[in-house]
Amino acid sequence: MNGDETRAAGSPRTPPVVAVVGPTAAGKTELSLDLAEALGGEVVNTDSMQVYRGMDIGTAKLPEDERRGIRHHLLDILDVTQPATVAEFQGWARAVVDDCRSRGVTPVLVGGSALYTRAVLDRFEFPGTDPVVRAGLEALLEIEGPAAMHARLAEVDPIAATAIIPTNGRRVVRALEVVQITGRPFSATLPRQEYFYDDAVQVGVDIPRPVLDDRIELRVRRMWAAGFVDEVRALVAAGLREGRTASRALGYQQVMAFLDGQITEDEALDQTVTGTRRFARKQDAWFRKDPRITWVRWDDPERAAGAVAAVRRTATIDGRARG
RNA sequence: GGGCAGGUAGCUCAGUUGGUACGAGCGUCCGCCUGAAAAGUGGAAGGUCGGCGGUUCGACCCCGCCCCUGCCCA
Repeated sequence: MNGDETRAAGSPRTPPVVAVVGPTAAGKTELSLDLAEALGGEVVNTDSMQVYRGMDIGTAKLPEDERRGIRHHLLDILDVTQPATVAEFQGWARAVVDDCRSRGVTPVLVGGSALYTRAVLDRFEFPGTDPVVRAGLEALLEIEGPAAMHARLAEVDPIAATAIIPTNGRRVVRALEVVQITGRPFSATLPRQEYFYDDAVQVGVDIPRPVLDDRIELRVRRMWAAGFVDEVRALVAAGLREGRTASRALGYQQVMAFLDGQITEDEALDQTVTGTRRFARKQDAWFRKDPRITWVRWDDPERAAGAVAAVRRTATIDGRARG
C-alpha cells in the first residue's frame, strides 16, 4: 500500500503472461479462475475445441454464469464448419495477450492443447501453407500411400525424411509442402523451449492417474446426463460433419458414430471415456517434458496460493533483471 | 440330481491330428510430434494355457477326478 505503490507508479511494470496447463479434467479451469482473481487478470482460452460455438457440454466449457465476472477470451469464435489451425490461433492469442498487457491486465492462459499453448508462449514460427499445394499432396498421399510420399521427401529433404517415420503420412505431406513453397528444408524437430515473452510462467496441475481416470469417467457420465447427445445432434444439423477440425473432437466423434448406427449409445460413452483417458495421458506426457512448469497438486487446498507465489517469484526476478 | 458349452495375456477371444504359446484386438507403459494437435504416429512389457493326478520320451492340446461360469433338462 505504500512502497510498492510508489515503485509501481514510478515504472509501470508490464504484467507477466501466465499459463495453467495439465491433463483434461485435472481442475485447470478452477485454478485459472483463482489465479485471475488473485492477479487481477483475464482468462485466455488455449483449448483447440472450446473455440467452437455450440461445443459446450462436450468440451466442458465453463458456463458464463460461473466465470465469476472474469473476462474470457477466445471462446466461441468459430463455427464448427470452420477449420482451426495452430498457426492462426497463435496470431489470435498473441493479439489478445498484447491487448491485456497493454491495459495492465495479466493474461491467464488455460487449456489442454499443449501445442496451442506452446505456440503462443514460445518462440515458435510456422512456415506458410498453401491450400492448393496441400490439396495436391494430400490427393497424392491418398493414391500412392505414405511410403511412396516418404520416398519423395527423401529426395528433396533427406534430413527431414530421416526424422519422420515413413508411416506418418500427415507429417510427410506437411514436410513436402513446406519444401515446395519455401524452397527450404523442413525442420522436422520442435524448436527449443524458449519463451517468446520476457515474463512467462507456467503452472501445471499435478494429479495421479487413477484419480484422473475416475474423474474422467464421472465427467463423461455427467456430460451425457446434461444432454450431450442432443448437443451433438444440433451441431450435426449445423454442419459438424463438414468441420475438418471440430468433427474430430473427443466425444463428438463417438456420438456421431452412435447417431449413424455404427455403435450403441453405451459404446459411444465407453469409447469417449477411454479415448479421453488416452488423450489425458498424452497431454500429461507432453507437459511433463517441459522443465519450466511449476507443478501444484490438484488436491492441495493451497494450490492457488502456490501458483500465485510461482508467478510473483518469476515476475520479481525478471523485474530486477530488467532493472 | 442329469445333460451341453466353456475356463489361454488386465479384458474379449483366436490357436496347435500331443513336441518349446506365431497369437489378435482393447487396455497398460514408454517415445515422436512446427498450419487437422481432443488430430497423426513408432515401440515395449504382460500368459506355470482353471486345479490335482494319470498316460507318454514329451501334454495347453489324450484320460480321470475336482473347482468355477453360462445354458438346457429335471
